Amino acid sequence: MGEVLPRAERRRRTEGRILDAARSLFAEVGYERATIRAVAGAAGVDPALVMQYFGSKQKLFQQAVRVTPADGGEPGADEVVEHVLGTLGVKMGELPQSSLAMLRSMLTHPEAAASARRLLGEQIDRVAGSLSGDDARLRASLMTLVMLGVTVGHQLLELEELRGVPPEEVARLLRPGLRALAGPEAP
Amino acid sequence: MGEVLPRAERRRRTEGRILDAARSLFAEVGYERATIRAVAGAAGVDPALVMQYFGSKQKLFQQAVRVTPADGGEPGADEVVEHVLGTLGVKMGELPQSSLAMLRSMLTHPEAAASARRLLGEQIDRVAGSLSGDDARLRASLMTLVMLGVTVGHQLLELEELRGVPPEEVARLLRPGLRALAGPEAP
DNA sequence: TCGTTGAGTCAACGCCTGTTGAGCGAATGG
DNA sequence: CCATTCGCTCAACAGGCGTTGACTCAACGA
Repeated sequence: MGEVLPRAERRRRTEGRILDAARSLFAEVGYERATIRAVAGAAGVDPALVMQYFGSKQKLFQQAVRVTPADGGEPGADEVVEHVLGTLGVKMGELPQSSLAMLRSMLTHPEAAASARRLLGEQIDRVAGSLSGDDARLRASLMTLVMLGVTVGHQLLELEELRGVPPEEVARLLRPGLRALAGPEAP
Repeated sequence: MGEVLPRAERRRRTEGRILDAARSLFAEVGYERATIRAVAGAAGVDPALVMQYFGSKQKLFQQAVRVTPADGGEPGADEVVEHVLGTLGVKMGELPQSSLAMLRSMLTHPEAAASARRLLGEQIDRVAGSLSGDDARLRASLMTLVMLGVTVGHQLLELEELRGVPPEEVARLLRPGLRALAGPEAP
């Protein structure tokens, strides 16, 4: 039953299991409460191995929340709104564990905060690029923060008011407000 | 110089100093990183005294984030929007330390999460009460979460994009979107 | 086949945490 | 004035944490 694997492959898989366990735990309970021992336990491995592979808890966290920049689309005038709706979590079940891990710790762990600022900054840049006006950047920030608030309430706080609400409905309700923030450029 | 105070008064003041120190630290670094030793140090007091007065770190936190329910206004049809704008932090420098302490830890500390859910729930109830339609509660939730997102971005993450922006401007930009969420009842 | 590599474990370290109990000394009240 | 209360400190405990070094043993390469 248990197949015998070559060393390299075995290593890869174990490292992957540790990383998955780390992502789950960081996403569920945040940086401080996710202990290396718990991560190791969830991955079926000795705590010392986690250290040997990743060097420190800090570096493990960095690896766990490292996110593929993905995206890169240059959205038109006001598909920005759709872009914003799609990006930060209104496709609501779909946020990757790595993002949740980062968001969960962003208020209490300095490095997670830095990551969050960087990620939100990039998102703001993208949105602001499709807006015009001298307060474009401010409006882009608010659009992004609107999505952040909804995401936090839904995914992290798990407010019962949002449980089971179809993403399209939330998107439908949010759209007019986001359009208003996007500005008067579209006819 | 140092005036000699009666025992009761001395006790009251020390307790107050501890509570203030606790609020500051909880607000700055969150529940886990705010150690009893650090709180005691900031209050100029022995750690054991904190325990003696408050029983446990948990109870100290409860006291520190206990918020006077205040408010209670029954706003009319669409002053709801103004109410929402005023309540959760667009009077942006003005959020009390106790609220910041709760918000800072709400994603990582179970009890802070519970407090946050309760507080947001009450806010949602108030807002939903002034709305109509069968999705009133959902719309009220989104209005509240919009404000939460902006507050988190501004007060907790301290995004540079919002630094020094006058509250009225944020309110002005947010208003149309919130109005849209409040619904079509006002002419 | 045999020495070497490297995946994985074990037991321990030092540190910091929340929490406790004994004690000191000044304000209190009869 | 004396016994008592009580604000406050000191020193220590037990437990959990990140981290480390020595070790085991199966896969590897020549």
